[in-house]
Amino acid sequence: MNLLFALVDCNNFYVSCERLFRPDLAGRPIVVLSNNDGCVVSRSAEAKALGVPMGAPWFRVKAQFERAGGVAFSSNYALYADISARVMSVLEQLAPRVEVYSIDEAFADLSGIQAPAALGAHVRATVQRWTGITVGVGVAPSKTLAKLANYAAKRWPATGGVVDLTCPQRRQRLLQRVPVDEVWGIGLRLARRLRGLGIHTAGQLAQANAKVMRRHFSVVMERTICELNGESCLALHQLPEPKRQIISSRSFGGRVSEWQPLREAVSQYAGRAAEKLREQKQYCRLVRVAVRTSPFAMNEPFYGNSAMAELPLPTDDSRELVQAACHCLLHIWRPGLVYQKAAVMLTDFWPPGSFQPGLFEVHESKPRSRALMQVMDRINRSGKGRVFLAAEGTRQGWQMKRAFLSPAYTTRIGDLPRVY
DNA sequence: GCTATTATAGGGCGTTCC
DNA sequence: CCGCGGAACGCCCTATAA
Repeated sequence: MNLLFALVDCNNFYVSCERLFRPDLAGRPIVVLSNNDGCVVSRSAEAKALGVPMGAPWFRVKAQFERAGGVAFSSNYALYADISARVMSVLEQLAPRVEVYSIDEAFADLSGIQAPAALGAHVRATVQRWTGITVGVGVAPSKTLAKLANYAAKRWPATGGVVDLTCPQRRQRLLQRVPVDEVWGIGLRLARRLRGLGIHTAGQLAQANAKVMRRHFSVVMERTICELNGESCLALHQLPEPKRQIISSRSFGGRVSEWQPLREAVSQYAGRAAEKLREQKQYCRLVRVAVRTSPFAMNEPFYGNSAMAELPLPTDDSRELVQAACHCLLHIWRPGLVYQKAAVMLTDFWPPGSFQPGLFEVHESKPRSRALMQVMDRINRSGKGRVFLAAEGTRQGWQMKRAFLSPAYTTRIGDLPRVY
């Protein structure tokens, strides 16, 4: 049976989520900013028309954007995650096998479906009606081509938001028109190198010799070329792979120089990473902490460093992980610098009960650790308040900026939208 | 004066083991 | 006992994506 994939992608997802609850903003340019209100990460069509680039630092575009009547929002992940879950649950009702690929995208396996384009249109209309979110649908015999079909569905409104590339002639026509950097897996650097070889379009890349290109680039490039020719190399993964790495990384709302606030921030990040680790039902043995000053401050020297600690036994206890993280920080903190960002990384994961300690090693895990962590997690999930380790401090002047945060309309009872 | 976060794959290279 | 060569692994870096 011939394989067939669909890629369903939400249009301007974060902006669309904000718009659901602000119909008064129809027609206005809207952007959503990254953490710390740093960069533009989602733009409405009006904001794109104003020429606001993706990833633009907010402080650079702010004045002009607001003069043009634009409205900015801070990232509201509680809202986006909830809307995303609703969209995905609609997809799972309409398609037999779905892979949630990111917060705003999903692949579906449509192999054996009689009228895939009609199903695509049905999915689009249903998601629109049930969630208010507009999606584009691309259908093709490989994931990379489905991505490309989705690009076409968004790029050309005449498609009605659904493009089916099952027909090889249609596929060829599209490939010739799409610049090579729009191909999934081809970023800035690879596109530059490809153009150096005279490859400017997706069609030209599809015609390159896969084996030769593997030698010049990598196995990823080889697969991309095969996929562009309709030969599926990337399977649908319905079940997410267990994570192999957990990172909690954040820029500070203000600059941090002193040991104490830096230690508190790193403690909070380690505590958050530990929570994520417990969600995954994993234990970890390696903790790495990284700090850096701003790479953009030309008048200060740049400093960036990281240190790693190995725990005697894999753990998921916040107290042990925070302690290990602070131990790392001690080795890399230098006085007299202005830090901009810190990160805590957990790696070397072990499923419960799988770790075999050395025969003569005697290491006790903390008593009642399990019960304590469960209580902490339960309280913090209840929405009634938050408990945390004192190591995080209570002043928290480094907390991230979110000046334009919208209410948690769908996840906090006090923030429910009111209709008068 | 303000420039995001999180995750993965793969390559290169040095070390260790056999 | 020594050296060679390949496998396996650790570590760091690059590239990519959303």
